[in-house]
Amino acid sequence: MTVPSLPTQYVPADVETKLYERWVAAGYFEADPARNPDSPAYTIVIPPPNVTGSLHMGHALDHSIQDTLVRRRRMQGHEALWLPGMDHAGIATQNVVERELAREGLSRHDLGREAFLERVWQWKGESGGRILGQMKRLGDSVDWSRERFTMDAGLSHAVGTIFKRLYDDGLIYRAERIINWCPRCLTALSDIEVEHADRDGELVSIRYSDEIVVATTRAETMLGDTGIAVHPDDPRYAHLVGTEVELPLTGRRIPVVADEHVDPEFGTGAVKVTPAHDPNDFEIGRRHTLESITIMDERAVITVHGPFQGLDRLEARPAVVAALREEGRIVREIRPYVHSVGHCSRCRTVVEPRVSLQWYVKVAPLAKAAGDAVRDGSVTIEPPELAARYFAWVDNMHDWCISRQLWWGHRIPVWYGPDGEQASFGPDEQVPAGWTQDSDVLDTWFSSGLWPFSTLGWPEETADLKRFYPTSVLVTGYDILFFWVARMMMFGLYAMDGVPPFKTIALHGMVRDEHGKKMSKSFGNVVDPLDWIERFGADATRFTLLRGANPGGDVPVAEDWAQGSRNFCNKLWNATRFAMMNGAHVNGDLPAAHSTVDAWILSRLRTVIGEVDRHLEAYDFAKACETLYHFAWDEVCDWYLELSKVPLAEGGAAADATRRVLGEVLDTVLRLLHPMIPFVTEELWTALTGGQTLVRAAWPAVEDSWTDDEAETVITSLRGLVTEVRRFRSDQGLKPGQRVAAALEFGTSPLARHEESIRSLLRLTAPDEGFSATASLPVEGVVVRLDTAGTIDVAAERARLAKDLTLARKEVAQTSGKLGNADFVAKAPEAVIAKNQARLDAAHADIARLETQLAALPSG
RNA sequence: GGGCGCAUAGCUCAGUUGGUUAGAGCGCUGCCCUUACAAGGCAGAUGCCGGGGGUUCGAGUCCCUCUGCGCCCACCA
Repeated sequence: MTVPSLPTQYVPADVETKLYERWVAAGYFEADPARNPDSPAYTIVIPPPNVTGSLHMGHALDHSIQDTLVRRRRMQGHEALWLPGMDHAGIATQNVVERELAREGLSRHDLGREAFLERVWQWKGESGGRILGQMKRLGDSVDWSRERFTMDAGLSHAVGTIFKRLYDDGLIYRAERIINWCPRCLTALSDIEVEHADRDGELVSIRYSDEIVVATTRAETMLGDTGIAVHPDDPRYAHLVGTEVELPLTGRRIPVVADEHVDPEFGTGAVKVTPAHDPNDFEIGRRHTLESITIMDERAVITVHGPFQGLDRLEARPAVVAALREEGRIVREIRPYVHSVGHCSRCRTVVEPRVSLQWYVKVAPLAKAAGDAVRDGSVTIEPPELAARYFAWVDNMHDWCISRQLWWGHRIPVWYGPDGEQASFGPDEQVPAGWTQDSDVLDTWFSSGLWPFSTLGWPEETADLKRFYPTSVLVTGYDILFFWVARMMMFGLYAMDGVPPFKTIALHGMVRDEHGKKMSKSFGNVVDPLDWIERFGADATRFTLLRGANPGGDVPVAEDWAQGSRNFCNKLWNATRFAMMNGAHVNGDLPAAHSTVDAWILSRLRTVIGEVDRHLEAYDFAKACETLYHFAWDEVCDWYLELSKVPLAEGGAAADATRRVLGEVLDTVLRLLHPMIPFVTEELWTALTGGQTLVRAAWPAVEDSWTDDEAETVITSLRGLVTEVRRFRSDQGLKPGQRVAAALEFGTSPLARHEESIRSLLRLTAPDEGFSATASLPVEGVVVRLDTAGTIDVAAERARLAKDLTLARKEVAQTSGKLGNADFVAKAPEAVIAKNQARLDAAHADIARLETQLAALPSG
């Protein structure tokens, strides 16, 4: 890129793909366990997106954060590995392929297990993993040579290995229990795969006998009732406990039992008990050895009692109510009732509790370790407030149902012998002839729970595993803290002898729309990151997300924000363009005796480097972005570049020094921004410095020698003066470009050395022969006399000065009152008192100045 | 039912251990194509910091309370 070829606008499409391909080809993102043995490793494993997924804003946020962390560490010389991959996503993927089959009029059963699985693999090869290509558009600096998939041979081996180990340790067992069942997906679900939502329903009161009335929202389940429960201490029913009543419609006789679970305050204090179709009732039934009658099949179609047989549960509900009404069993009216209903998190179908035989992980010991690792500080959660949620979960975890009645997934490595034997075999073990494998597969989260080490080669002691485990930080949304994070903690600690899978868990929020609303298809407020990448560039998309990523907070995004980020990239582009047009460079040492302006910007730069470091270490991406945004735009572009025009025009040594410092400042700013916005910074940096790549360039160090308080004071004062005079010009209707003759009286002010810059910034010309000051502005210790070549708006200026005067007087009154307060003086810290004293002095000075100015205004 | 959090400018959000003049982005008003950038420059306006009470010399910040939201957990027939 040569100077003349730099267009005036940054066009992301011209550089992004080109640069990404170059980075990958050069192997910049590839980690090597043998390289840099003395520098620390820095590892992040990507939360594996579903193979069915495509990039949405949530990924874009998650990845922008991880890329920022990894790219910075890489620049700091760490051996950085960001490992990519995908999850096979059991139910989700199987559903996709089944839908595809349905269009051909087929079901998976038509194909059979083996052919179906072949079909899924085929789908994966052709249509799956679209998201990987989209990650490249975002600029993710992942190590593609280490891409993994949860169904890879290696990862499947890890699944088999750990299953067998858990099985042998007695931490996996099979049991018949009541579980959440999705009648559409036809599989068991774990507790967290069920989402509860309030739904309008009806509470139906049914008279089971003259003395017992029960209420239910699921009337059809009464067909499976095998008991009635009352509280043991409830006097209303004490005499009935142990007796039997006839169950309406069925003619069956069912016992009345006493159970602590029943709340005597609720309803009539009597509960119908359906052990086969309600978790509470299941427990009650177990305690009182009640019969369990399953009344529905796996599709939730009624299988018992003639008249209702073949009806779907939702059809059976009103049918049962109608039949009961006919028998005169319905008490009074049916009440509308809002209650919480569980839905399958995959397909939204209402979940049906169902008794079945499933595999479980006994979580108590594993969850204990997972909690302790955070409690004892070996793993930290960012932001710390979210640790409470983590504890609430791991400390109260139920055993985890891991079997799914699906075909796509890791088949449970348990075999059954011809004589009813049961055994688990590891992946390298020989299964005896004639034994058949369990037909269920494992919950998708089982294999993703191994992700931080299965991807590195576990159980083999690979070089990668040694070098890159434990990982440094896990970055993910707080929404899958339970689904995924807790599981990785449990498995990591278990498999890796107590070494947790990551040192830090950095949680971020959800991406929301510009009004803070959740993005959803039905609401129509979903923003596609790829659309933004097309229109504003990957950098602008990333910057927008990072800028909104306050620790732990949700991230609202809107097109305006993205435009602002795009504009920022363009600003950097033009600042660099200006610098290059003026010969800025990075060669050689910084000039020893640089100007006050140069000293000021370097001093500020030093502070900014420190602040950016601090914010990034704290996972405060919003503040890191904000700091750089304002420094680059407000200070470098609006002031430093403008101020540098004077020495650059002057030429000679002054220009030489400025060219070098200008190069240094931009070089450093581009380095600092590179982790967040890699493309535009790379393009500009290589052009400006002639360097190879920013990807592996050094991260800026804080240069204490750059600190120069005096220069900062002088330039702050200069800015104050310029702003004040500009304000006057603006108020007086003087056009920005209009030259105005002025005489400057500096007295002893250090700003005297900057007269030329001041005149340049303010478009002030030297007083000529006919000079006649029409306004006099004393500001920052300098008196600026302006010849406005006409009358000024005295009334406007007087009003303005009067307003300022009022404010200053109010300030004096307030501050002196405060300082006159004995309590305040006695109790407030010295610094606060000194600050107030300074404010008082300043207010007094303002009053004097404003009075002088008012007096100096021409009358009329 | 339990737990957590939020309420600050038109919108979305910052605001360290209480310190007196509460900030940002976008939006808004006026002027300007000033030779890096109009995706720009300069100047400017805008807040009973949800209501009430308390602690304190001092409260957006701490305590209590009310109101209105949001989220998570839960075996609410």
